[in-house]
Amino acid sequence: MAKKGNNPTMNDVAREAGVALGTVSKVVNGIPVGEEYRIRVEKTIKKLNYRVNSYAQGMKSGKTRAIAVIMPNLVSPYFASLVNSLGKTLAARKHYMVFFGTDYDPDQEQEYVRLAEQQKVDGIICLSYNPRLELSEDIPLVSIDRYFGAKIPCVSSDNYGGGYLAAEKLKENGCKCVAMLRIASKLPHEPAKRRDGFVAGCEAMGLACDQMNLEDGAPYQEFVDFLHAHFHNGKLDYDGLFCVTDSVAYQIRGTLKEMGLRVPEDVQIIGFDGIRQFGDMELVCSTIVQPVDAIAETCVNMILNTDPGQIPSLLCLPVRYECGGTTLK
Amino acid sequence: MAKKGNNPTMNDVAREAGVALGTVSKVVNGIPVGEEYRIRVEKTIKKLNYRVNSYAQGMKSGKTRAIAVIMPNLVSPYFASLVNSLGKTLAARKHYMVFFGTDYDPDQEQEYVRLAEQQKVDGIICLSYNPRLELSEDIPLVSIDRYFGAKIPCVSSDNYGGGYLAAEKLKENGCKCVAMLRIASKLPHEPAKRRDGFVAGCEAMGLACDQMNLEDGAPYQEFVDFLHAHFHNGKLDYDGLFCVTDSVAYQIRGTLKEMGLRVPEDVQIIGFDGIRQFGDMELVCSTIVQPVDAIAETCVNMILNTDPGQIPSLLCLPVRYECGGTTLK
DNA sequence: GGTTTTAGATGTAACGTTTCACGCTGCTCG
DNA sequence: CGAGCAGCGTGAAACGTTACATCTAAAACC
Repeated sequence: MAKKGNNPTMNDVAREAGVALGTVSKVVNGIPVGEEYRIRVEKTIKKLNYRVNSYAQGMKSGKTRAIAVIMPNLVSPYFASLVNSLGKTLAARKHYMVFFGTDYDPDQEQEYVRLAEQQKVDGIICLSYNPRLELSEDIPLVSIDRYFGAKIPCVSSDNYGGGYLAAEKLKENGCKCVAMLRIASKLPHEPAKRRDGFVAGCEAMGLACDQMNLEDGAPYQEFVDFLHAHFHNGKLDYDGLFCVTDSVAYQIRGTLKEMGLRVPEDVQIIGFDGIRQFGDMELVCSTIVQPVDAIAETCVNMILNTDPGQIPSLLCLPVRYECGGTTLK
Repeated sequence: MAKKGNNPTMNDVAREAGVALGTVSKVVNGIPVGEEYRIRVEKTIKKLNYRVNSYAQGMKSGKTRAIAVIMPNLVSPYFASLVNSLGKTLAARKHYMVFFGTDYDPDQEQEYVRLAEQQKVDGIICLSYNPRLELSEDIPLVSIDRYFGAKIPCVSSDNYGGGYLAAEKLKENGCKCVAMLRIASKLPHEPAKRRDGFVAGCEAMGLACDQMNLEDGAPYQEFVDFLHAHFHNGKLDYDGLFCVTDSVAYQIRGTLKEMGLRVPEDVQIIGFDGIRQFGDMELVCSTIVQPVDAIAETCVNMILNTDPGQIPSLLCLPVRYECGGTTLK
């Protein structure tokens, strides 16, 4: 009898059941085997409370069912819901997730990519802020929201389309003069296209459009200063604002209120992301909703489908507009 | 030369460097080895781009550096920040996290515990809603917020103390008649003690105290009904409310506003958790803040310190009060 | 009935590490 | 000056699995 803490092995099962090692392996892996053998082995497995050692499996096959997910943190609602969806999708495909939080630190991102490769995961899904991430070629990797070149597939929302849609919605709601408040990054990341789409949309709609680009890392106060600079006689130059994220939109709404402006009567706001209060309640603001579930599913599909057919280098998924948080008329 | 996709092994390194297998192993694991040997091996490792196969390591040592984290989801801010902290703490201790989301499904929780055990993780940290979770004894497990009996250590906030503190704060702010709004669970989970602490606190303060216990799964509307039942001539029977979570507090505030009551002038509210807008902005409401980082660190310590000394069966960490979201006078 | 075929059980050889008993070298001490 | 010892590199064994070549016995065929 196996000692306590000393788990039984396939060999123990084979001996106990009086069959060969290979037979047990077949039963465990669902490979057809004679009825009486199968039953005998299954009984023995239950009796000994045997469980396969997936590390031995992994070592043999070179495949583990692990996928690494590398993300800045889980505190930002967008990241959290992304990781949440990834977890569900992976579980549905009988894989599991190894999670790494990077806190936006490029070195940590690099380290975790290395670590993931070392852990011999079957794939990596990563949202990185490191522009020169070094990647080994032998593990499939999908990037979210960051385009690293044609070799690495990137999945993202249709940020351009989202920006365009925001312009349309502001126009529809009667705005005459709008501005976009965004946070500029040095990286060529996909969300930067929200601006291009918005500008193009405004142009197409004949909507006067201004921009405020906050440097990445600059204090929020600069947005406040910008708004004050365009605030004369109790009136803001803009009657509509498109904020690069719901988080910015939320803060801007607070600032506008402090300035004595009413939202949405005086200024209308559209955000981007589709963040909900407590993750499952109402939207924080009217917003362009990112298709988080679809992004997750697409990433997982691209990682798991080893089908070496055409893998797109950039794949944008459609966003949708949703009204909430009474930030639009 | 190793073929593409065919990773070099320790043996390849040993052969190439002209040293013994064991020597390479020592270098890789930082075990002291002659200077010249070390340098030679390190050079060869770089040259061949060798990386240890952690599955082979895991198989030999029986230890992997993986800890499973089992949690309902990542969408609820409390869970998300808990997992976020766990990830950081584990990384600092050179471990990594395998994450499983259960969606509160007892069967999934059970399945994931099994899966985690099978994956041969070094430990499990779990916040479970399954009252009769079956656990193998040979993997250390720490439960958060759920007491499963003396055999399984449970880490939690000092929920009783938090309830008591909430009563104190309401009293301090001049409340005369308060109520607690909570969601009752069939499970003997730690957060249930928030009520006991609150009741005891109210008693000690000489504060009239009422309760509304929503059955787990019952619609939020019942809270609304309760409030309306205690609403006469535009006045609520209570001038202070303690809500079992910030999420409930947030909703209650909305309901009170709809009823034409002002928060905090007419009714003051305290929540529980310490949730912040977008994870890093202001508090959603005045609240009893759970020490998430400390909980995470404690869990990790208990899992990793194999020190078989006295392991507490229940460990409560101090909460603190913090004012925010203008829900108190 | 003898031979061929075949299904299916068997057992061995990896997989890439860690561990450990072993043996070699060179130093210390009496 | 020689026995003993410490330090350190060596290489074989073992970890638990999968895959494959081998073998057995029963079924199929003429």
